Amino acid sequence: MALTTELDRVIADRLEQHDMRYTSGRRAIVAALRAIGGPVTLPELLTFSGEVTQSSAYRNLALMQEAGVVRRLVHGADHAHFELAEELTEHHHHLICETCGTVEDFTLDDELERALDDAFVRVAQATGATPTSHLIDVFVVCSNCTAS
Amino acid sequence: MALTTELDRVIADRLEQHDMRYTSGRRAIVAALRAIGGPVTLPELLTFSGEVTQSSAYRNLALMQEAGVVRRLVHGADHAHFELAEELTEHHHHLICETCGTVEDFTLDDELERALDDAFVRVAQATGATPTSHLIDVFVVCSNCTAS
DNA sequence: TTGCTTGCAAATGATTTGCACTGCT
DNA sequence: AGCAGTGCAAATCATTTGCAAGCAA
Repeated sequence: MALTTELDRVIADRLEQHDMRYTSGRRAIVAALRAIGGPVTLPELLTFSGEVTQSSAYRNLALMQEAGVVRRLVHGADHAHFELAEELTEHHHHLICETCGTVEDFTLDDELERALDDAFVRVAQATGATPTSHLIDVFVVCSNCTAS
Repeated sequence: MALTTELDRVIADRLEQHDMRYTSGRRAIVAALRAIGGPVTLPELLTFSGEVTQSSAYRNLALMQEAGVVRRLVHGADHAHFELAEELTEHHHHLICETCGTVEDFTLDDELERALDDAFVRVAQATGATPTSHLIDVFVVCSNCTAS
């Protein structure tokens, strides 16, 4: 199967570095994550991509997370959400509806983001820890749920 | 049983508003959360407070969360973490060790926190949503885990 | 007594895993 | 051939829930 896009190439590389093949099942998952464009639950992913099996989806998402291709988000809701790793897309944060559990992306302007990073490094180092990444969740009641 | 501290009084009030009693089991949970001072998993809580039963602990933590007394934190780790609600303590964020799952609190200075709040309100309203709260997680490798 | 609480044991449900099979390489 | 990947069904395990008994107002 041909590598169609630049993103596919990058992903194929990362997987190779972890001795993983970029199989059609994995392509299907990536394609779905890309098409949907935001964090998705596993059931949503399966619905979108009929060809994918539940256990393989879980397995491949876990492996691809290990390879830095996928990110798993856990909130209070029943299902975890999955999205493409930030390095493959763009650093962003999440708007989470407390009522329906839907997750949307948003970004902060660079200046604020830099100020945060500085603060995080300072805080982490004060405890002797090394910061690796951060996550900002803003909880909301979305327009859908406000209505009802 | 007498109300010993100001915090107990506030908690008793909140529970009453939700038609809940501030029973000894609930006191034990609150006492443990207070004594430990940071986010705790349920097994940790049970170990600390031998008198508490698993199912009652889960039930009471859920109810107290509903009443705004407890906050539940969910990360990738096996167990959720529980802590006293921010309104009873202080607005803060979390430093999470990617390796061992330990969670520690930290705070940001007011100016930065205000800038963030403004940004969040702006972002949320752009989608028609109403922001209610936010959560900042900084992932680290803690000094313990760096060592090993 | 009425109804919130509790403890125990059983149920739930998302996620993981064992195993035999398929298909790259 | 050799080994990663897949699908199915069964196992896990944190968390939830049903139910009968306890206790406060």
